[in-house]
Amino acid sequence: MKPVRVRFAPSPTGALHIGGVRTALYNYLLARKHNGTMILRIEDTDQNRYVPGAEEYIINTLNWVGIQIDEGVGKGGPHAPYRQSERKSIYKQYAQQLVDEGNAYYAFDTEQDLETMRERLKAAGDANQQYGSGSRMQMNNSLTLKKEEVDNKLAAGDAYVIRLKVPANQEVRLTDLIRGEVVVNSSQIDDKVLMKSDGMPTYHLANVVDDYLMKISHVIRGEEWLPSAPLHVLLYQFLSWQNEMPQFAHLPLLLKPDGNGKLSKRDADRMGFPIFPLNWTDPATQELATGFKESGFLPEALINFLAFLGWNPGTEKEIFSMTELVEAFSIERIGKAGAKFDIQKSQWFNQHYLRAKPDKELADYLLASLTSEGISCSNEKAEKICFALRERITFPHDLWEQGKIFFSAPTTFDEQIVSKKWNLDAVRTLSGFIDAIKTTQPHSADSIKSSLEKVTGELGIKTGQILQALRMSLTGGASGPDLMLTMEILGAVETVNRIKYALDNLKAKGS
RNA sequence: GGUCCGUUCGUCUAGGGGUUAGGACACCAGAUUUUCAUUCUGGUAACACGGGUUCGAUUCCCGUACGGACUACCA
Repeated sequence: MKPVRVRFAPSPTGALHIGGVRTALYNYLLARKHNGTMILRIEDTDQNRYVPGAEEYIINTLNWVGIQIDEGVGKGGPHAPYRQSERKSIYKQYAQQLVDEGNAYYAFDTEQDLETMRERLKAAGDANQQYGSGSRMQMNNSLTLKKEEVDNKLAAGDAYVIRLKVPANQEVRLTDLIRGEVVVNSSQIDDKVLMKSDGMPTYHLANVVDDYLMKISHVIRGEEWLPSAPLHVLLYQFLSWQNEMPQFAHLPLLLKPDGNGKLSKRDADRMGFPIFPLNWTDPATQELATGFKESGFLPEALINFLAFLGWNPGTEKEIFSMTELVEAFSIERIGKAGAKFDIQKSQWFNQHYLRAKPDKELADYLLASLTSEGISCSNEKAEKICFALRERITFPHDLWEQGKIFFSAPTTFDEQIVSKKWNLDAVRTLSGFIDAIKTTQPHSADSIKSSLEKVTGELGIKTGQILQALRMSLTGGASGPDLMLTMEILGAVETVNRIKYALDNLKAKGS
């Protein structure tokens, strides 16, 4: 068996889409699984769509999620360069070979010519209006022009493209590792442009040439490429590379969470979740799109989630580290149907991985938020807060949102709790509790609890009855981390102050 | 329109000629937590439709419907 060599080959036209990350992941998993090579190739053959910073973004993303590149852009390797714009002459040479052998031809048609052709075919009732065996002889190309005319045009520097001469009515078949055998009649394939008039190759040529030269063993890419795969097979045949042709695996698409269709940035914006792995500022509009990272997703959670969108190990285990994914991965277990992007499931993964972190690491997140809020806090206290909050969080920023109660006293109180729970019993208990706290030693959750129970015991009140009033007096709200622990973290003085404040300000309603 | 691909709970999916069609997320309920959350237990919920093949089809075959991708000198 050939060594496994796979490539992730994005084009630098903007931020990397989350679906692209999954494609990269599957490539990577296969490479690692078979001790193969993961290659990063940048497909920047469209100069008009080139976006500055996109390439760097791709590399940063791969780094962040933990997909290591063995060979390619940013890394180098035996098949350099790995940026297609730097390989122009290579493609040109193969395009020339195709022309010389009669499998491709020069075409000089203007956009207007193409337009006219399509209209003509449409009027004639042709099902598809393509530049191909049925129409190429009516066009302006080296098949219809005299040789010297062609030579003159070429010599004069007239704009031209090179098109593949697709044979008529021939069955082209390929075996897709995910979908099985796919057969297409060549008449359905048009004479695709191989070299553009700017001297750059199109995807089709560049991709086939590079995959061959870089000895790619498996082409794992999105399903949107399936319709053009037969064209690529044809190219391998014309170049006499059919024995070196990689195996194909066309991945099911990532679909929008509601309705149907490919997941797009629009959907993500509309439904309020990220679609890009990292923050991305569109250089043209300066518009910022928030990334998964900045939204608080952990890379291991994103990877685990993405891996399961279209693949599963066939067992009931769902939590997989990258190492475990490598171990379990196989192309055979990739599904055929598109997968809707389930943001809730992604959050569940995130919550899982976040909770698995030790308090100390959680505290780093909280400390970062505190610093940016200009609040100072000891590591010890931050860790305690994280301990109290750890079962309640999905994202790191929840630590700050739910933990801010430890740093600022409430000035308003939950209306519902006030009307339902702020009664005479509560006021009496809290009044007594203030004094009890002052003498409670040590100021720990356990002894605070005993003190509180002592007070309620003496008053003949059930502790549970006044707990919500107590919480509200401390935090203003109706829910939060363990109350006794909250008071321990707050400290005796702050606890007393807060209860006092509530007592003073809510007295009227209470009595 | 044409070509290709697809279709199991709301979602991600397992399964596969005879199963109580399994799991997870979400949702609901109960238990525990003298609050909330967590946790635990339980529950609702699916084989798109029509024909074959077969003793038997959700599973195999063919259609239909629906959905999607592609149909550029974009990738």
